[in-house]
Amino acid sequence: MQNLSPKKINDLQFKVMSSCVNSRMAKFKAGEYITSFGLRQKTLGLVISGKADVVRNTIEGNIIVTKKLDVGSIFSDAFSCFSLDSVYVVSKTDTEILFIDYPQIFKKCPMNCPNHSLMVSEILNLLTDNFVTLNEKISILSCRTIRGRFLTFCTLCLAETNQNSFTLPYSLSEIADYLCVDRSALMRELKKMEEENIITRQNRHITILDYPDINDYLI
Amino acid sequence: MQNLSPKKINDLQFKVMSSCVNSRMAKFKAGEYITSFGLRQKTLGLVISGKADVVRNTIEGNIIVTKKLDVGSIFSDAFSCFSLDSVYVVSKTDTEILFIDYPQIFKKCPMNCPNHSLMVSEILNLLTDNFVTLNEKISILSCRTIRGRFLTFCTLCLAETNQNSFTLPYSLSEIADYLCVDRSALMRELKKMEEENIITRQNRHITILDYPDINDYLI
DNA sequence: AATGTTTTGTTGCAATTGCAACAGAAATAA
DNA sequence: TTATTTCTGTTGCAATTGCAACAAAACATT
Repeated sequence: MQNLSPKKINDLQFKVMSSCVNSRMAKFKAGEYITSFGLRQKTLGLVISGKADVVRNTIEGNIIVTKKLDVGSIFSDAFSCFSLDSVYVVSKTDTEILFIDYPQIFKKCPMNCPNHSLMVSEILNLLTDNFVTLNEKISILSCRTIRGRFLTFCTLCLAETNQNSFTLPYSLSEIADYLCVDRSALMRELKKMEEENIITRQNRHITILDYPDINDYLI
Repeated sequence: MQNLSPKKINDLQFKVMSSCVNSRMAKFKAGEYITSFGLRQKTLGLVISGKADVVRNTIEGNIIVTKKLDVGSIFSDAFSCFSLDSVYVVSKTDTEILFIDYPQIFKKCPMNCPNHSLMVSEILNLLTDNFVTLNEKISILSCRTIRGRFLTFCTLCLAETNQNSFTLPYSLSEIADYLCVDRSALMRELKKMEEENIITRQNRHITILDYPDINDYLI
């Protein structure tokens, strides 16, 4: 859920492109499938602008969103699509992707270029962010009830503010998808939680009134 | 689900301990909480021997198993326990853990020790394995039904054999935990799938008879 | 051999949830 | 503006699932 500023991204982009690793920019229109067909080896995609979803087909026939990509997000064949062939990336808006030849990155720089080690450490940070995102998703999906999933999602959003209220970053439909629950069932559960004075809601603005030990789940 | 041979692990362990990074061995008894209290910085734990579970408390009050650790598995504060403070590691048997000071690894080796780059590339492989494991878990949890989750789990197991049958690596109780479903509900669903001639089962040995397009989900 | 513990198997019941279908509101495009 | 698409909201119904509780089997320990 953490985004990088455009400035930081441009900076990183510059470092990558002016360093010794193999990389390539590519543009995709909204709705297009994003692939790294240009580079043969395992590549890592860095979102320079736009939005995209990492989606997968479940064995049940549903299409679910694993991860929502924003400026600064990374994704990779090697990291996401390895064990199951039913994972792919779809652009939601026009996007620019910087593909980076991944195995090369961590090797010793043959040219001793000044940006190499800086780039490496920043990409490592992106990788750990990626781990965090996956773990957030697992935290959500590990809950058996819609209520648990939604409130877990809320704690993740709240961790970035320091209040007890926040604005949902996506539409309720998209959030239902992300939580892997039926949208109408989510609506029903939201109403229920309002009735039980656990939350209040005006459109996408949510306030957490009370939930047992919810503070234990905030950082 | 991929394990490394003891030989490979001993080899990696040797490389780590004889190289320039900060590391330390620790032993834990069955049932103990595994922590890296010795090292201040972000550390990465490598299982040298024994078994352990990465578990987390959900907001609903359930305890669920995120990942099952075996010889060669890695885990890390930085990668697992970042955003939620309710994640911890418990040993199932007596275990030996090699803690490695993580941010140091990818820096230039000040001693130019011969093992450094080999160690780095092997640890990177472990990291990608870790990504794969997390993604497997997400694939499972993204299914809304017990049937979908179980069959997804089966495809992951089958990917290692080249047959249509395999033996469940854990007890049914543990598998129910891993799939985040109720054990009795899993038993019920297994019986149902047998009745529908989707699978057969003798104890922990499962044979997949037929499921629409299940081959699409195998590598 | 006796004991305790974990695993497996079963069932009734209540609660949650997905699904389908519809309709109005809001946003976007033409 | 009008038209079109997406988003929000609601409901009935059926199916799945979790929960609780129990008992037998398998396994481990003393």
